[in-house]
Amino acid sequence: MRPPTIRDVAERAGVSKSLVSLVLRGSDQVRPEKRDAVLRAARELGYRPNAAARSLSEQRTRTVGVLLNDLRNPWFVDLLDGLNSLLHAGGLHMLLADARLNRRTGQDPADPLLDLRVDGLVVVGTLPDPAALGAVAERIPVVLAGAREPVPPGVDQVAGDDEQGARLVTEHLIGLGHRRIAHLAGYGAVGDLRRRSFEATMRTHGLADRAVVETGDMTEEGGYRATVRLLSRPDRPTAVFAVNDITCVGALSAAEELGLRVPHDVSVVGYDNTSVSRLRHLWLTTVDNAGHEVGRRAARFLLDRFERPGGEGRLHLAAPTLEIRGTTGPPPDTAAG
Amino acid sequence: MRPPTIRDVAERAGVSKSLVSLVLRGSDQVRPEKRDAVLRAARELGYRPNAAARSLSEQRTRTVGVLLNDLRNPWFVDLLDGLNSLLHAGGLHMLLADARLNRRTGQDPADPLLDLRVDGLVVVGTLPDPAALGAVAERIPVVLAGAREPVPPGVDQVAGDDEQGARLVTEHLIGLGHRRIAHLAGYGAVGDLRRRSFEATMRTHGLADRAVVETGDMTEEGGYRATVRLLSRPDRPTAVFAVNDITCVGALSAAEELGLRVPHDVSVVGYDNTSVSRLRHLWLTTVDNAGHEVGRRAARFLLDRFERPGGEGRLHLAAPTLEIRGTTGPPPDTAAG
DNA sequence: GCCCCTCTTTGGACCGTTCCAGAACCTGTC
DNA sequence: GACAGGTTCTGGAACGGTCCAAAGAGGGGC
Repeated sequence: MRPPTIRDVAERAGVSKSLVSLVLRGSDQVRPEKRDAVLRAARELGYRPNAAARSLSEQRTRTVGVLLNDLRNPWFVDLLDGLNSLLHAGGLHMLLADARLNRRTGQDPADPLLDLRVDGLVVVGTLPDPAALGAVAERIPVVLAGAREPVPPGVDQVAGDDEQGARLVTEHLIGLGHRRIAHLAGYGAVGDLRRRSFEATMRTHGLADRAVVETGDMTEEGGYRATVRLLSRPDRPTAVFAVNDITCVGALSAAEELGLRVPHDVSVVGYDNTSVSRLRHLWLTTVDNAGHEVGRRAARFLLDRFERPGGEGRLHLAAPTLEIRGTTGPPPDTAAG
Repeated sequence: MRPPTIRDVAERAGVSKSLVSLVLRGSDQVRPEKRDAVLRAARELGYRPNAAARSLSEQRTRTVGVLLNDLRNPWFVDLLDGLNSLLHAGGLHMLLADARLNRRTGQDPADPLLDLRVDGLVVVGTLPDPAALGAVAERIPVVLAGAREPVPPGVDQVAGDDEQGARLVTEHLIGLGHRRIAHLAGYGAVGDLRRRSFEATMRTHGLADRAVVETGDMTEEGGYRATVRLLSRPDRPTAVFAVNDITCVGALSAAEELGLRVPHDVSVVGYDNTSVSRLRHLWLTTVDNAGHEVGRRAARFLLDRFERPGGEGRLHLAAPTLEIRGTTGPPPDTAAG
């Protein structure tokens, strides 16, 4: 009652196991009648190739590991989708591991993936342990997707272009007539890029002295508190650009509680185009990070490296787009200038 | 430069490969000095066991497949967390596959998992193809988690107790003084259970004739439209119980647009305790499905079946809890009675 | 010194594939 | 009808582990 093997198929088709192997791998050096006999026998027996045996023999698993930072992060789903579409076309499987789920065990979250001998690794989001990753990158291709961090040599990197995204937002607000604009900044490489680009864009438009930056913790609560502070100032800003959607939701709450209407009295903008931003109840103007393209590009980098291993680590930045929804509009007349 | 094998370790430690195997599997039939030598050699060489080779030999992979319906569904993360905690303790790995991602390829979404010869399968959410699942269940343990559906024989089932959850909500509203209560129903087994339990509870409290049911499509837009209809009725309900959080958000939008304050003029309740419900901006009263316990119980069922295969399919219902937040309160005085 | 018994250690078969060298079978040519 | 050259097929050796029967080592009793 054990699952049929290649030998069972061979016996049933009256050929050698080697021929069965040839047929199943699509060789054209096989006479059609034998090919048909083999395929029929395989179908009749319900044969499925044993991936473990194949991996052992081929010395590769046709599987790439995807190390996620936290399944709760919503923005990575599009990324996975893009990643999967290309990998699947290349005959590769995705093996997902959540670093957060395994964190409590203390071991390196990539270990299980490496034990399974994945052919490549995609790290989505912030790196777990850069040093460990460097060692991994010496053996198999590694791509960092959706984050901007210093990476070990030979590691490719794909992410949304945060500087461009922040510029799109800032210019959108300036274009609407806003002058005094606040930024709810975050932390980490991504937070820094968005903040710097905001500042640079304000400077370019001669508004350096009208820019305000409040640093938060990238949570709703942080966004709420920072916004309360901002909007209680005598020279309160007419627009708030939050480092991410969740912070922006906090900003929205704050504005509402202070009796300000959005976007009539104050405009707010988020970042990431998460499902939350699309709730009609919130309907945040935000930036779409082109997650799908980030995923596709990560897959492309990986497939490249399977064909030609080695070489410098590359960086690709996907162009984000502005999603203008209901939380941005012209500034109130009284605050103009 | 190939990764070291058990034989390399053996040579370095001056023992046979069999002894290395014994040591690495934790046998106590080994003299301590040899054990130390082996462990040292393994460490020095950076030896990692080859999962493919082990699987091939052991005839099992120590891996369970987790078939997700859609990674975008947020409620499954707790479930995975619970699942993982127990599986990990049992030395098992989780292999995630997203049915939606693979749907376009037309093949059964479980196929890649079966090719990899997973030892068990957890299907999270709605079944892809019940017939195919039956065939799978004859070979390996299968558990359906987080959904209520007719399953093939021998398949275990774990889910939140939707009847109890709906009862909690309905009695909460009745307890607050509401009498005319509407339910925004969904579809599928879960939608039916919640609706029926709502109706039954209303009946128990002698309010059968005050219950209103509107059927929606479990989307925000559907919740919005159904609520506009409901609240425009002359005898408009003072409370709305939505089949899930996202529908509830739609209901909230509708109430707001009609100029009704929540919970002052109308109470609304969701279901699933998603992250959206916890946004302070929305702060929905909702039902927590005990996802973590569902996951743990699914793992327990699986581990049971590894030890004692066969037997009837079992059903476990995890007790949900009511999360009372900001969208429920007593009905307005005018509408009382 | 020999036998028996227990505790350690070992060689080799096996798991289900792939891959390679070479066998077997054609077909056509001289 | 032998031979060359191509096409088609096959046996056996990997791949890196596990597991088992049996060998070796050491100790105790007679």
